[in-house]
Amino acid sequence: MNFLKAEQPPLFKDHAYNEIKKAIIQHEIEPGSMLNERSLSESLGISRTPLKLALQQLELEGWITSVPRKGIFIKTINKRDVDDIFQLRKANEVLVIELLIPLLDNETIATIEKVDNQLVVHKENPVQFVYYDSSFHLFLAELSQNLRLYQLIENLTDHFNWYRFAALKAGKSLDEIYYEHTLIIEGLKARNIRQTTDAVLNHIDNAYATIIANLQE
Amino acid sequence: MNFLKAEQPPLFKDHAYNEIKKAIIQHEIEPGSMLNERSLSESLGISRTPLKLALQQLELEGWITSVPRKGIFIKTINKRDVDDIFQLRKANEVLVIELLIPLLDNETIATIEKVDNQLVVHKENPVQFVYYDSSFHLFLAELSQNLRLYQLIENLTDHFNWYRFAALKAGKSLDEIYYEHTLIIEGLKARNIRQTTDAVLNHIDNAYATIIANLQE
DNA sequence: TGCCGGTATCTGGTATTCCAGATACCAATA
DNA sequence: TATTGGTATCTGGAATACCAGATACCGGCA
Repeated sequence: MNFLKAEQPPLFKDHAYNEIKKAIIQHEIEPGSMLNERSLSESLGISRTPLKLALQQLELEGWITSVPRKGIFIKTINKRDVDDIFQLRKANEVLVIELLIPLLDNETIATIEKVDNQLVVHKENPVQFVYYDSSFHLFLAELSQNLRLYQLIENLTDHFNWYRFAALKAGKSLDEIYYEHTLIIEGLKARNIRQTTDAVLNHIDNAYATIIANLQE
Repeated sequence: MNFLKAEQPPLFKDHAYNEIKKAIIQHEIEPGSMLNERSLSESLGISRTPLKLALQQLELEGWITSVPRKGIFIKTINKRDVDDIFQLRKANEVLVIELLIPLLDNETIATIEKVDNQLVVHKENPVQFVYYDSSFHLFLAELSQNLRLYQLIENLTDHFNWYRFAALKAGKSLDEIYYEHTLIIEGLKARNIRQTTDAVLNHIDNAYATIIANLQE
């Protein structure tokens, strides 16, 4: 008898977490700038208690650094972190493919293509485009049936988008993402782990090159 | 002039986090049992505010589940989670080796062997033995120079130890860990990625088999 | 003019209070 | 006896109050 089950009211900490993270990723908050619990809680309309929980999660995930009695600082983007993230992303997206391919059926592949087609629709809006590109990768991760792997990929993707929006702000154009996705899907259709992982790694390497090129200017 | 810099006093939330996590891993708190913020804060001698921060970190890391207005529940151990953790661990320990080998010099290898020798000294004490086995893997992760990878391995290792202590409680003996480490070190000495990753994967697979065998009883 | 020290004020950390949802129990009733 | 409904009492969520460390500012003094 749970067709009437009431939805849990969203917790303030989750709302604050999502809002702040979005603002960081989209560079509405400058890297390196300082936040302040009291004014933040005011502008979000909540008290410091749930805000502290949100901030702690952001710190654990590597978005901010909290220095007791000094302040809360948005992390800066540097090559060391970008490298770390991309090394992890490559290894774990390869794991996604390895887990995924034995589970594939034709219907699932059709769904993957459908998710990918969202990209074309939004290619005129860079922000939307980036998010739909991410959802393609997240969907593959979800299909791997490993929840912790999914959460890891989600975190890595968020950071990746943060870097990418920095490049977008600098006026860089989007790369050949759509074509690269097509190569990945071809590999999946062939149920060929080697072919698919090569396509994924190439896709990630190209994105890395774009981000690093922008970083060094 | 920072040789006189005062150490930051440890934060209550970190202390609470460490204490509770240790109690969970060593099975002083039963999987599936319920915790209570008020009595926990009393027994730790702190207020609920820093405790909430500790509990949230534990939840994000997969140790507990917090249900609003119901309670806080220690996660149970099931095959699905064990599988997820081991899939991640294998992929990422392989990444550690790939990053590590190009950075190796003879002195570093000597240090690795020294860390591994701690194992023999403590082979009569299973709890100490498990922790020294972990420190071997964590040391390799640290040498990979990728901070996020290190943190990931640390989390996976903690969960691994949780599973392993469950087997220890059930009276299982420790496996051939020391010999398997020797094979890993041999691979490192040869600077051979394939040989070393094979040794690491074999090491992890053996541990997996032990844990799963115990789980199914 | 430049340095030194005290104080006002900023910061996050911690404790406490209040609130509402969930639940268990018990008494009243059919 | 079985069921229902109200209440006491659990739970965690959120707001507020208070504390101490860190800092910046400003006035006095060399």
